[in-house]
Amino acid sequence: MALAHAIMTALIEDDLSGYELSRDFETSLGFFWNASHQQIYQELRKLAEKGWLNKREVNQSGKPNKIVYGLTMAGRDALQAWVFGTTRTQAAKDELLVKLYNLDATNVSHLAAEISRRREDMMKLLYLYETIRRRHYADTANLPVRRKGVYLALAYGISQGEHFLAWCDQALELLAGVESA
Amino acid sequence: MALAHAIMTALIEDDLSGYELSRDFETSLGFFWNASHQQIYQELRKLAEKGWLNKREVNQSGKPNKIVYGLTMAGRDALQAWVFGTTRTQAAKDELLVKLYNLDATNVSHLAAEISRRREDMMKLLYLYETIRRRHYADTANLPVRRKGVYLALAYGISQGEHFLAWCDQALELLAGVESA
DNA sequence: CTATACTATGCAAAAGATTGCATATCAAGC
DNA sequence: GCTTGATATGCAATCTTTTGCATAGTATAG
Repeated sequence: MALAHAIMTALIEDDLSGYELSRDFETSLGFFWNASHQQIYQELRKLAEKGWLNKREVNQSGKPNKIVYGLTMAGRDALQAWVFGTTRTQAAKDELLVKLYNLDATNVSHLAAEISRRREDMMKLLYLYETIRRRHYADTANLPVRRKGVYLALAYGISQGEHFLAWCDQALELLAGVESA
Repeated sequence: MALAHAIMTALIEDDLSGYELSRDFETSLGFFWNASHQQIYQELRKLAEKGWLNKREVNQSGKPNKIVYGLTMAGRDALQAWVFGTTRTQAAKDELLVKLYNLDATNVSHLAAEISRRREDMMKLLYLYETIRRRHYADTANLPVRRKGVYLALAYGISQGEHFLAWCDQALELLAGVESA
């Protein structure tokens, strides 16, 4: 049920269409809960049927019309109830680390390249994180309460990301030694 | 297909039964790729049908008999080929961080408690990581190549775990400020 | 002799996620 | 006029994962 609640979370402050949600996910909540547009559209309809979201069609000029969803009171209640439930511990799934269990002389350079790629991806992500932090979360102490929560999530992403970079460097160094041996 | 390859990875050095795999997963590969016993048993049969694993029944005394699986040559080839394929970037999914987006005066103490719980879980995990590191990976420079890969995965877990603890402390401090305000 | 726990394997239904395809509006550039 | 790209929504099939249940042998402790 977590996708449903992630979507509702994204709708706390603004009403959004499926398309807008999809896009916002990529630069915010999606950092911590991925979803494809197919999943989002489907879930939105389910949530509207359940009465947790309301929908209205908005006519646009210059663009196709859109369907905008907003949280109902029942939705807000369900969301709050979910927050109070117990959180299931996060499932670790990372192919790259499984691949490292297969390290040998033949694949060491391939794996080093993969780690470099991941390192670059993380650099870009960190740059995005930092941009967001500077723009919206510079004055941590004076944020409204909810924003402090969002800030903490962002701080998590930044911290884990930075230390991922450090790990990549360590890994690349060790793999370079294997390669040249 | 990653579960299949995670299972084959676990069978690189030893032949194992489904039950043994399930247990080993909890203190090794499972750190980086979770799987329930239901998934494992199913996947083992599929892999045997495909010809990537062979199976043999082993009679035991004092315990029920077991079915032990081992990598075939075809399996080893498939595994190597998989390592050379491109790795899909890891899907981030963490309920706790989504919940933080819902932070308010009513749920702050609940969320602080959840973070404390997660912190304790991570402490236990880190203790396990460290035990394994000391016992099997103390002399990093002289490990065989494959073990160096496993060591790097372990180092990843330790690094991310330690900085998760640091983040928890930061988060708890900030949340304490919200609570008392 | 009985309850509990560990070993060992599995089925089936439901939920969740991915992949590939399909459609349509409108703007802007060539 | 035609292509490209952004906006906007969706279906269907498949794959993956979770959840709940089911079975059974053996050991140990009370």
